[in-house]
Amino acid sequence: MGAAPPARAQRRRKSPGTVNINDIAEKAGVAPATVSRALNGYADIADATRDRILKLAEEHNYRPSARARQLARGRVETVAFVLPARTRHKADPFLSDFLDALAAALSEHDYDLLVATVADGEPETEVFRRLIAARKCAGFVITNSRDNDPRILLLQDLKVPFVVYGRANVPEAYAHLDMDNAAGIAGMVDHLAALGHRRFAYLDLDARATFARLRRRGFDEGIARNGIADDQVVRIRVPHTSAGGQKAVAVMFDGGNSHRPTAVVCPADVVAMGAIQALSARGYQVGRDVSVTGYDGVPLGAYTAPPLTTMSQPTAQIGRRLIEMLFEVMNGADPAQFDTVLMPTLVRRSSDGSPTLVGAARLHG
Amino acid sequence: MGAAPPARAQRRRKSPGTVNINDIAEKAGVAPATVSRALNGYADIADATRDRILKLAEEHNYRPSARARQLARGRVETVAFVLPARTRHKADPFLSDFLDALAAALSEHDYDLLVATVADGEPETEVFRRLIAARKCAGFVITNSRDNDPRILLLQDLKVPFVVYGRANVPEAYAHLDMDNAAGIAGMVDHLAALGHRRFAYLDLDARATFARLRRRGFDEGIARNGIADDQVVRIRVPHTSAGGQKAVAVMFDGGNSHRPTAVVCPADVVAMGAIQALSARGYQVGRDVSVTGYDGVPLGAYTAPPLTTMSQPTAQIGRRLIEMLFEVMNGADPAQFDTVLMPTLVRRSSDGSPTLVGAARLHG
DNA sequence: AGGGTTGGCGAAACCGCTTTCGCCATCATG
DNA sequence: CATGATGGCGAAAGCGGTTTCGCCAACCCT
Repeated sequence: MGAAPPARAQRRRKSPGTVNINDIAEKAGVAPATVSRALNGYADIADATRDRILKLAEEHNYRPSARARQLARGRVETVAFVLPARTRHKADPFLSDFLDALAAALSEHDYDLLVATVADGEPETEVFRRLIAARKCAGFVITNSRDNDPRILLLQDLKVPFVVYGRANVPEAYAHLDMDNAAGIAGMVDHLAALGHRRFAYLDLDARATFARLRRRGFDEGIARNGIADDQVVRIRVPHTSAGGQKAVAVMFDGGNSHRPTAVVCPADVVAMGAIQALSARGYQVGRDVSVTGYDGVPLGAYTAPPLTTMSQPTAQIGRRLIEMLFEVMNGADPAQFDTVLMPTLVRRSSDGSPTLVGAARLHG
Repeated sequence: MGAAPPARAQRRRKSPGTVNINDIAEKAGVAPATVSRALNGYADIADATRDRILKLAEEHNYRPSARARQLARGRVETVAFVLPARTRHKADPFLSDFLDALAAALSEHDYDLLVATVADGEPETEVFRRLIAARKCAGFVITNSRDNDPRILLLQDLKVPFVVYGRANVPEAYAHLDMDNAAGIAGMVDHLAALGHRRFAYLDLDARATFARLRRRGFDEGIARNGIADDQVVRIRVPHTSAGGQKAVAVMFDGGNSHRPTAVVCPADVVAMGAIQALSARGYQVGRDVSVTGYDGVPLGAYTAPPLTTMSQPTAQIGRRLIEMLFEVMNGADPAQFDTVLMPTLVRRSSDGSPTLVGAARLHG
């Protein structure tokens, strides 16, 4: 007798309780391929068949397994965000909104957001390597970039799509988005000038930082385009701290300096908060006697006395735009063409106002 | 002639540039199955073979595709966290640390963290349904739970593993972890009493919130166990906002009320910050003339003037423990057995101190 | 030396889907 | 009424792994 074909590996793991495409196909009396096509909106399916399948899928609450589908399609519909290492133990209030925006934008494309961390002592790039090797994501969003950022270098080397929020000074161009620092501060000057201010102070920061230079430039532009006489503005360089703001106030308001500014423009909220504190301590009523503005939109600013008027980053918009860019890059666009700049928005609270008519009122003593 | 077997569907999509298990197998001169076993640490592989394979994998930076692996294993090594809808447009500083902790704990098990959002107008549970149906995750972490939380009800119904941070009052028991609100506030009262305080104020919150009731109870316990006379304590109900704290101060300190408290216990940092602001505005030196304490440990608290003494949640620990619990539940443990309570820790900054001997010094005017 | 073990590994069957081919009715056309 | 064109759908080959079986050679005994 012909030897029966050897009984090969037999019983295999079957499906547990979940329904799969075969179940649906069977119930619909069609082949799995048909179900797939129906669900994916292919044209060559009879309407009746499609409806029947759609109805069954609905009834059984069936959705194709993301894993299987992506495997079959050879795609990975996930984008990763690796929490910056320094974030740890340093709550970042922006992050929740930012992640929310990313996830929302991604889900419109039916993509998912994977959030990872770097383990203690592990090099940051290791996480990226792992995620890529295991094909866990198709691209990355990067924040807190620094010059010659190793993450950027790695991803460029591996040719993995990514976008970054901020700038980084690396040899090869990459897709990124940043706030328009200059325009932001200039806009603040416009705002103050519109309120009637003519005597300004600017608390400049360490010029080695790119953003500091840009903001300073914006201030100068604002002053110029509002026709403020240059002898009406004083620029003081201070450290990027609350104490910096206090010190500047001491310098400007303690001496017999008769030309006190009516508006103190600070390129950072912390600095502004220091200034407000120092001004209040000297009996000035901030927002009336003198205006103080910040930059960044830190949430804390809403709780100072008075609450700080500042320029804030439109977090949601940033996230959305980043994802748009990422998709273009993933679709083969040249990353170099993306260097979006977004305008920060004025958050007006109570630390600014029209200048008092003749000099600042002194309430001290 | 025997009809040649019909040439069926032929050329298929092949691998692009990435290496897969077959590549490694080929280079190692073994079957893919062997590579799989070697990589997964099975015992029945000759050491020589294993080493060879491991070395090749290393060289080619090969890692099994997470998608394929999970498909084959019938497992999903991902846990989802759906950002609470109300988070949107309301920066939550906890979240970054919390997510970091979750991701870190998960990665120790080689699991990933998926972060999703609920689209505008979409019912929150829809997101859960989608994630589950598409088999995108094996379990959930839930925060901001409320009574009869629909998410909890849904997951219980679908028998999907989950853990929740907080409480929710639903019919069936579920795994959760919460801070010991009562003990936390009571501990704060202990602290203040130890400093010498005998006249207290408590800014109670809306009693419909469970946590508010628990904190209130803790306050009462603290008062009782420290032998504070009940006529020495005033309880005011305020909204859960900064303004709430300010209002309470106005009520207590503006009238001719002679029995001013020396310690103002607030069950939330925001409220405390409002109180501090209002007190400062009235010329009191908070931390000396009157002590104000908060609860929550929001990072903002470190920047108020004076910095806020508060009770803080050990975020990292919470995340870690939640994941531990989740894994036990996913492994079949009865969720009902998990109701961990964690003690918050006192973060002493400068808004508290020994009470001034006779009443609060008035500096106003 | 022959038979029973055992260690190491390959074959093949999935996991749950997608997609290429091509078959088979139908239908319009000449 | 034969013929070519479609439309609708099924078969089968992957995607990249894992895992069950069972083969085979080397080893261990007696």
